[in-house]
Amino acid sequence: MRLTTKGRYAVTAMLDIAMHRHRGPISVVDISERQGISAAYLEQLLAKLKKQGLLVSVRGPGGGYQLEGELSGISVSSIITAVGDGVDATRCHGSGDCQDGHMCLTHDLWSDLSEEIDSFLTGISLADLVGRKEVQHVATRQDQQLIHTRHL
Amino acid sequence: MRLTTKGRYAVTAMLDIAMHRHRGPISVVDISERQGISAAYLEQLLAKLKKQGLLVSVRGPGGGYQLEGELSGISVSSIITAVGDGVDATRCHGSGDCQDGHMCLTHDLWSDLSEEIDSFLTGISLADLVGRKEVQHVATRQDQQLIHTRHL
DNA sequence: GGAAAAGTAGACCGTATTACTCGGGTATTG
DNA sequence: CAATACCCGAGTAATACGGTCTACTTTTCC
Repeated sequence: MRLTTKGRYAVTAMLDIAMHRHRGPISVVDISERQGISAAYLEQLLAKLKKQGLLVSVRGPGGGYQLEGELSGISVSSIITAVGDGVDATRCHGSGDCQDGHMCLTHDLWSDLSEEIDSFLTGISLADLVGRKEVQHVATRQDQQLIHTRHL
Repeated sequence: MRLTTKGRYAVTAMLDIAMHRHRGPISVVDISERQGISAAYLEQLLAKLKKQGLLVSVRGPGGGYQLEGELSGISVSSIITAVGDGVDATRCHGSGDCQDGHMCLTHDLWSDLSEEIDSFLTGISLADLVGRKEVQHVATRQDQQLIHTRHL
């Protein structure tokens, strides 16, 4: 399967936007500084998320990104696939022609695993994450940290 | 998480050895031809599996690799980790210092995911795979294929 | 004893991908 | 008009994956 920093960054960014959604549009720089992700790189990811309809953007001063739709309607799985990190664990991408046209010895195993992972990540929404105590804890620490470093 | 062809090859090779275990030691070339995996590359993987105690080797003519221990005692998870494809989905490898010494916003999510995947793969042993109808089906096809191509 | 079969070891390499940068845009606000 | 912030495409450094090549050593069997 293919879960890289790209997918992790995407989920982190989406969650960051979710945590600060009451502040209106969130700028790339804000997310970048809070989450410690390169701003230029983040832009690419957010662009993909927008293209997939998970975010909307507001241009100009005071602009930024906002979630499209309800927190509970956005699953972790949808975020990861939106930026191209597939959840698929098979080599043949599910087609079953892993070994010169035939199915390889372990095809079903990876197929089952893919399903397992996907159903797990589909079952977790931004709403779930936002509700977690640990997440709230980390978020407030990051907010404090940002205020602190900006006053230096 | 990091599931690449390396891990898939390793599981495939182990399963191949398991399916033919009654024939005594299985040579790298046999596995290579049946499973369509580069022999030289396979050797590296089998060496790691041996080093981790999942296989024993017999040198000389008629030699090859054999499973160490019971089929039911070898989990897919142990095979994958033995060749270096971790099941870990976190960036910090579980330590929790993902963001300059602190925990990142999504640490727990990846941690939970890792656990989910690991428990799934730990729950599947070679014995389970060997017992599957589809696997037996594919194995006999591969055996026929090998006999056929060797007589050309 | 020697040829052949088989594992052992490790350096090496091409390439694909990832993560990231850069340099310019364009829209919006005040 | 100037500052803010998104938009977009090209380029790049590092990594690691999949794989090769070479040169062994051990064991069996004739």
